[in-house]
Amino acid sequence: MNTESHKHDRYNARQAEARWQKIWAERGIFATRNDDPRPKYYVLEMFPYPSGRIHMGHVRNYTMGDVLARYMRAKGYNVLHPMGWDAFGMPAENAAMDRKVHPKSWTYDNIATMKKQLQSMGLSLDWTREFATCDPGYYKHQQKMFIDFLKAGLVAREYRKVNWDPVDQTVLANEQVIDGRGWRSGAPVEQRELHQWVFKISDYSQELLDALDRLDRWPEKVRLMQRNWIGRSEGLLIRFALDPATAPGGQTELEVFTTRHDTLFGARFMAIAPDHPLAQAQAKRDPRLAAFIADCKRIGTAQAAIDTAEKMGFDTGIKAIHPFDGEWKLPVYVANFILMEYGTGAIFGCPAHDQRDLDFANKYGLGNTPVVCPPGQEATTFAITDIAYDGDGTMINSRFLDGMTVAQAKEEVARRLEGARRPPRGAETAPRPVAERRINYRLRDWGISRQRYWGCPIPIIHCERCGIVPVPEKDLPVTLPEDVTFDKPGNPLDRHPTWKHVACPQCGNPARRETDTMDTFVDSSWYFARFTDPWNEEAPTTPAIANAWMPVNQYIGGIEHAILHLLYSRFFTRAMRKCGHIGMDEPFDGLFTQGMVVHETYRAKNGEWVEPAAVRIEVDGERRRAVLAATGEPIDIGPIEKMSKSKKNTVDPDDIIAAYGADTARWFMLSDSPPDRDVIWTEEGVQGAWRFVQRLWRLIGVIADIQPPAAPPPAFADRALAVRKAAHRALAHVSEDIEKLRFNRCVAHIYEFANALSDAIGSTATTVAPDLAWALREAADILVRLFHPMMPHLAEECWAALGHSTLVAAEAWPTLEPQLLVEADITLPVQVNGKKRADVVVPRSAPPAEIEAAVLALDAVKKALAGRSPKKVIVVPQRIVNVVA
RNA sequence: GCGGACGUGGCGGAACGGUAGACGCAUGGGACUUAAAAUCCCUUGGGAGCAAUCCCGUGAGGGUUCGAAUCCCUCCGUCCGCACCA
Repeated sequence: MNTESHKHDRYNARQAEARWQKIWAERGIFATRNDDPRPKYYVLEMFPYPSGRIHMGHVRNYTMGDVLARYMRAKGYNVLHPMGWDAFGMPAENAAMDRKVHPKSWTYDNIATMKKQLQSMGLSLDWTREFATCDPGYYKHQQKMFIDFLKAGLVAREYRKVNWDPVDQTVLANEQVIDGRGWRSGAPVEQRELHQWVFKISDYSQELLDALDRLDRWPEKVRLMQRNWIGRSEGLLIRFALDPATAPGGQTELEVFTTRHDTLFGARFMAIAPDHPLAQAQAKRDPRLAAFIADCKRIGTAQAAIDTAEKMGFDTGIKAIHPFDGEWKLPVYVANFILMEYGTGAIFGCPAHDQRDLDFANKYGLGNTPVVCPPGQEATTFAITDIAYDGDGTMINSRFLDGMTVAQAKEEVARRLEGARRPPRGAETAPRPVAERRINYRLRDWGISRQRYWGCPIPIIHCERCGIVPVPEKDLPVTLPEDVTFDKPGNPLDRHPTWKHVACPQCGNPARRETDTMDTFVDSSWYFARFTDPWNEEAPTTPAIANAWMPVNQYIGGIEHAILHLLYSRFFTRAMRKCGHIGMDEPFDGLFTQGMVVHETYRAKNGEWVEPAAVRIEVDGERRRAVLAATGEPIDIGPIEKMSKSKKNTVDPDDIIAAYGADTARWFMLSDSPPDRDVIWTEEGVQGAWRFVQRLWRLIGVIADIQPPAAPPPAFADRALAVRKAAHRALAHVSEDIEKLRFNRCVAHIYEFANALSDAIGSTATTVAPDLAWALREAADILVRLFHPMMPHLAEECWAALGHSTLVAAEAWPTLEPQLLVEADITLPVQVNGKKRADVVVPRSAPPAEIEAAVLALDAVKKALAGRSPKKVIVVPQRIVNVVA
């Protein structure tokens, strides 16, 4: 190569990236050995669903993980950075129905495509550990663990409500219910109860709650969301007697759970869930109630739909008797907003102090009695109309509770009702207390049954004689039959002619396979453990190896998984521990939730969405307008939204990588926006990143041409020292920013460093003083290693241009010389009454009195004080001085 | 509806309770070029002033503090989750 030529060449990303990816793969430098003695570091990004092609959200997620993985490798850790596929799920079946492709081939084809795309990003992944959750070699172990959990008492069967499409005769997911109707049939959905398998996550409610306090490397917001989701509440279970003259036969009492027993004298009504046994019993003798209950079931099962539906009630005619007054009778309503799944499925309504109860009472003319008087309000005049009062105060209108605080009243009610007795019922022998203190959790057991084909079969056989029989371990995995059809809705496993018919493993009589498959959240609840030894064919994990790698040091994924996936994984890890598959409770030591990739939307005059690739943006002065690139037709620029196929505001990573290279895409994904916030994809931003790639290449080329002295010079003059300081300052900042996952600041510091180097070179021709030449070479070596985690291909190319024969991917992180960060003098801003008026330069170690004297001597301060003496001078060491006039 | 977050120049954003606007993008001006592209240099929150400098500014309104983008209260707006989307 001609010595002068390369710095004038443009950096050819496409050619260089393919070359380095090949070299990395050939040398296997990202394959991680389990027997490596160095300290471990496990970095994991949430594995993708193989939907077809990767999107920019994947690029962002996997780039962040890759930066950390490459950095930790350079810091001397044995890094585990694997990748796999969350491959079961509904879209494969939808594709089968829409396009007549088999879910299996659709899924594996997608995996092949997406793997190629991920590889073109230059991620430092250990592909030797790759698996898909739809591999029988993976789900075999999941079936084994299902049976382990069953034996350990962690699995149960329960009746659960599902969305039922009466036309398609199939179960619908919540997302398949649109405005209460089935997405394909358009028929109004019904709630239907099915006998389903559940994991007993609620056994761990308290433990999952308590352990959140120790997850100090998780975002506080995620811990808070999980806390609220688990929803621990301390309250009272109260048994209201029913007026025998009004209750259906056999019904003598109604149990309610409440946390507001202090408001018992404000009760105006009782409300029970439509599927409460008392409601069902009454419906048998009241057809109008039966019709009302049927109406309630048309809302579907989604919580948001139930909560936002209009509150409706039906007076059953049944009366409940107030526990403190045998003459006080409360009407019992069936109400559509009461859930059988929470508490006892029944409440007493206190309209004055609960907004939902108030809305309900106002609608049905039930009135309200305020029983808690807010501080500053007069008990005789305090009244409630539209806004319930749920704060603290003094008890009023409450007989023996009057004058107490809310807390005292709760205690008094609990004490009295605990001591009162109800006669025994049925087989009971002893009288029972009217109320008992209870701790209730909102968290429900995890329903895992799905009436679908493309999921992990539940390894159970139903035998009329033996009942529920687990599939023997030697018969695992229970694999999915491949000869299935998707020409009609419903579960192909259920209508398969032979698959479900088997002999009972215990008695040998004809029996039936379970045709439900598992929720795909099960698949993703232990994949992180499987990555530690995916080669073990005998067991889900090799505990010694899993325990050495786990927990994941840094887990990175979307905030949308803040509750379900992460909570299920925390439960599953505990369940695996109980069954001996792993030795810890918490799977993820550090968690980071990254933001989405969003883009402007474009709409043609005819209302159709237009993809960004077809749009040309024209800027004239301050104004931006969009036209259709092909025809020049004007296009409306719409709001910036999450990239989605429906609005066509997506950008294909393949196109970006082909045009600019992976490094440019990676760099832009890390620039500007803080990683936990949304990032806006813009063409200008990508071009800026691409220009910086070229600029770094030129900068390194210039420095590579400067011949440094063989030995470090004995002393550095100002210019050389400034270069060294800039380099080590950047090193300190970038290291800290990567460790704290503040990639946007990391990018800014690299820009600053590159700017400083450009300035230092300035107009310098070929002759450079030896000290500066040495400093520039040191700085270039540091710079390349600093940006390597973000732009690994460019870094390799630059590293080679600087004359190194090693791979920068295998190089150690530069060593910081801390003395270069210390300045002798510091500049402190000087405020007068909180407004900045001047700067003062003082020695770093100057005592406060000396700083104060220097500040008061400043012209700007004298002028601001106008001859008066200051009231106070506040000196904050190393930061600021404020003069209070 | 319930739970959680976010809101700073033309734009993305920076700022242990301590100089508001680092860094990038865009804009305007200039250099180089026959020209364009690329590159390099300068400018850029608003207002007043020849200038030094001053005033106003972090969604809105209050509060705490010597000092608030940051802490507290109320309100407005946007986004995420709500148990069968992954």
